[in-house]
Amino acid sequence: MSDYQPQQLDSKWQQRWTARRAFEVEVDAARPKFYALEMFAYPSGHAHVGHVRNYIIGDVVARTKRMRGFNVLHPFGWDAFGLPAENAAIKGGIHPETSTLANIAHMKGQLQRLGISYAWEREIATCLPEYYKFNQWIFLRMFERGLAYRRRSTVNWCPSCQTVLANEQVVDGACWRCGSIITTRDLEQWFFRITAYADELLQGLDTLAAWPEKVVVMQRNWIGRSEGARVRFALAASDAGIDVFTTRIDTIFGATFVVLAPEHPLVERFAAEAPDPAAFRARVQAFRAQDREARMSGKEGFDTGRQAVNPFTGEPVPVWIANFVLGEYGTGAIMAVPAHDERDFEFARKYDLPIRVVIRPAGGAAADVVAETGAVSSDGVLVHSGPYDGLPSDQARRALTAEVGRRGLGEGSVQYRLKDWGISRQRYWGTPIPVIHCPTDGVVPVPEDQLPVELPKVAQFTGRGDSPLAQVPGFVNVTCPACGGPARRETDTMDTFVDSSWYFLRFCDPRNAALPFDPASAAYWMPVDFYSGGVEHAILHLLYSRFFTRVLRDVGLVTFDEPFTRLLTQGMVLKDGAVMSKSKGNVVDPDDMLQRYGADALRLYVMFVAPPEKEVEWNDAGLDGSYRFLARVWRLAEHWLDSVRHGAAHEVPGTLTEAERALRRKTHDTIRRTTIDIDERIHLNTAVSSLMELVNELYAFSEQTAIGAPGARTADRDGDGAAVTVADRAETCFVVREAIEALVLMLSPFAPHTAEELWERLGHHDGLVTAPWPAFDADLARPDEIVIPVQVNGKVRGRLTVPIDVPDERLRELALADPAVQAHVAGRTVRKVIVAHGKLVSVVVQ
RNA sequence: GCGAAAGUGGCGGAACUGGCAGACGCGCCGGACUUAGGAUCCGGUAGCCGGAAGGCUAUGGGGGUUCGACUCCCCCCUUUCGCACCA
Repeated sequence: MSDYQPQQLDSKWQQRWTARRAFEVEVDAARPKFYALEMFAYPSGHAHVGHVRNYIIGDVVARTKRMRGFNVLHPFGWDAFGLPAENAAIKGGIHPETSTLANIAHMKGQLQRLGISYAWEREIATCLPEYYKFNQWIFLRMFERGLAYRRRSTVNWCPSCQTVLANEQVVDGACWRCGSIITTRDLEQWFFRITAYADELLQGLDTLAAWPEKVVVMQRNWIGRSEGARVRFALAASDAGIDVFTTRIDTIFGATFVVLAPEHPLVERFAAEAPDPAAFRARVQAFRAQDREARMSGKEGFDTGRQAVNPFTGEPVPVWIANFVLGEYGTGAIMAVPAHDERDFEFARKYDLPIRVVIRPAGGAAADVVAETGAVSSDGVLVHSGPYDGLPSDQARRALTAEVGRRGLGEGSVQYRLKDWGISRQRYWGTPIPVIHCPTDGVVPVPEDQLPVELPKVAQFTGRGDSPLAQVPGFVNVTCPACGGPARRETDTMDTFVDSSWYFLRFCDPRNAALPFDPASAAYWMPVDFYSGGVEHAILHLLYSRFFTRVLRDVGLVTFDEPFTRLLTQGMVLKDGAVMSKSKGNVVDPDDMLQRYGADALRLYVMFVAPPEKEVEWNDAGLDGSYRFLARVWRLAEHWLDSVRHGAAHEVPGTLTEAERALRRKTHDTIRRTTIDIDERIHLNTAVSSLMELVNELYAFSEQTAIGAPGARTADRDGDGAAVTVADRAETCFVVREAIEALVLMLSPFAPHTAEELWERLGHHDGLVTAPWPAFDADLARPDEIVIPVQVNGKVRGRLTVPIDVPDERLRELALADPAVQAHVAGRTVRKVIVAHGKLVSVVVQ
């Protein structure tokens, strides 16, 4: 018998898998495919156990699916562009390419040492020209379709990262990466017109049944669809008007003023016409300079002195400018209905503007309630609304919107919170945007045959706010592809989220030099069947990927809408109550664990400690437990090795003992539970505990046999001093073989190195990567006797051991006859007896 | 403030569609084997009362529905997450 020495097994089997190309796959139309994917990694340098947890989850799923007969694509790659590498270059002088490639090499080694079953031949890195060429290719397709466009706009600017951020990358007014407070700048920027797909992205959410509800809700809120109406308020003494957007046109008779955002286009005109334009502009500028926090802290505004006309009451209403109205949403102007909107109410109170009640809420007071304490924003029935009095809000909205249309003042309108995605970044380490600016031809796309536009080697990284590419004359100075005259190359690079918006498609055909991927390959592999990663990507990456998939569908490369069928958001691994991070100094390095325990104990522990979605606190003692379990399995298999080898692979004719039948039952029930837990529910922790139960059962069974249990004193029962190595009964050998082989097979997704070694020692020489997953027989899994608890008035008073198929009527008789039950029933009236079929009997007495 | 999810032994966590609460593991206690054991094997382990049989109380707190509630409904507390002037 040999000892369990996991570290040796790790390298032995990792080498074999590579030599056998065990995880490499090709399209095979004859077999069902399964695409398992974990979000690819930013090559920061070291993977900690928090990252690694996700890869293990995906690996358990991928390995199980392989054994269940699927052609499994399980690739990995690197989200290799990005700011940290460039910042490191500014600080330490190491070129981003050098540091990134070194980090990739190191992290790849870490993942390989964990035995993650990746198809490494399909590895991609987004910083390589063969990959980012197709970012540029897709950009050109979007440009042709008007989905990539350029405009000057006020953008989020991170003063620390020295670059623009998309709205999705601003979290609580701060940079998602470094946490600096965001300022704004006016810049010429490239945008992707994601809003063109807003409705489709919203409706598609309904089809994502296997996504966490939380993520679906977050995306729905982010898209933020609002149905309402655009209504024009005429300006008194002017031919101009103010368009407002409202979702509550039913309250329009209560609109007592109009408010413009400081950014509204009319503001400058009002300023110019004001008695003191300089003072006017100063007040507006004060609002515009306010950051988000200041705007949030209190509503402020001033009266422009201008009047607009409420199109329904015909009354003049004052026009204000205020800090709480957003320039970039709706029309940048609102009609204020203080009686029925909290924000308008607060503002009206502060500046003593009129409040007029026009809605009586359902079930509200009969008399008109003057809003004293706050706005009433619920729907109700219209009052003080002329001919619309008495209409419920929803009907009034339809009627008023129709009337607005008839009078040419506006129309029904749908607004989204979602804005177009700004993708220009003033940094070096990203994909060059493939356009050329020509003095005569304007913006000219780089011709496709000139792709990729390669990143030039830049030696100096200064960290100044303009793109480092602008400092490279050989890159900037080009001839115009249209007219041949001197022109200037675009020097901004793309947001790295562009890279990650389609990488899952590239894995289908990663070496294609002509297209991002072959449509036929994508048609076979896509969509991703199981996708796992951090919930922090609930909006950014997952929304962009859904957008890109639709664009590529419209380009004709794919035929489906949604890229990810099933999504799992894995919980983080905490240490000392905090997320692991280098700066906190609380990272657990997987390599340390590998040296001490081997890959399998780490893998098993991480899967066993909690359900995959849940956050966990790292605990070394738990890892000890997993190691002990694997060593226990090892001893068990070694102990029974000869018997298993002698055992029949298929059922033997002899009659089984009760213990043997019980073991078979446990084996088949364990297969049933484990299969459902891994394959359907993704409850990997309970799958492991089922396997532990089977091992415990095997130890108990072993004790009762001639050869005894491993490690126990009961071995050598016949006392002749010679070790007994093979069970005396063929039936015993068969049931033990069945149990141990099933155990090793089902353990293999979690502990592949240990399982492979045991599988080989048990006499199998083809490896178990594609060994068939054990099948269970439902009849064998079912016990022939069950214990039925009997309750009297809700408390368990007795237990009946009965055949599994006992009729309900018989169960009822047995329950009432049971002495323990009788003791609680005697002398009282039985009012009711409920038999829950096969589960329990409930007796109600008085 | 709005919205969502979650609160179960000393700890991590089980409990499928309402049916024996605490599977499995950690920790702890005891036993066996041992020169030794931090190895291994076996047993015990929610709390309280009891010598035992057994009983009572328990899934954040309080109500409710039900023969029966960790599970469903209402109110409250706590924690976590998301959104936060989107008209």
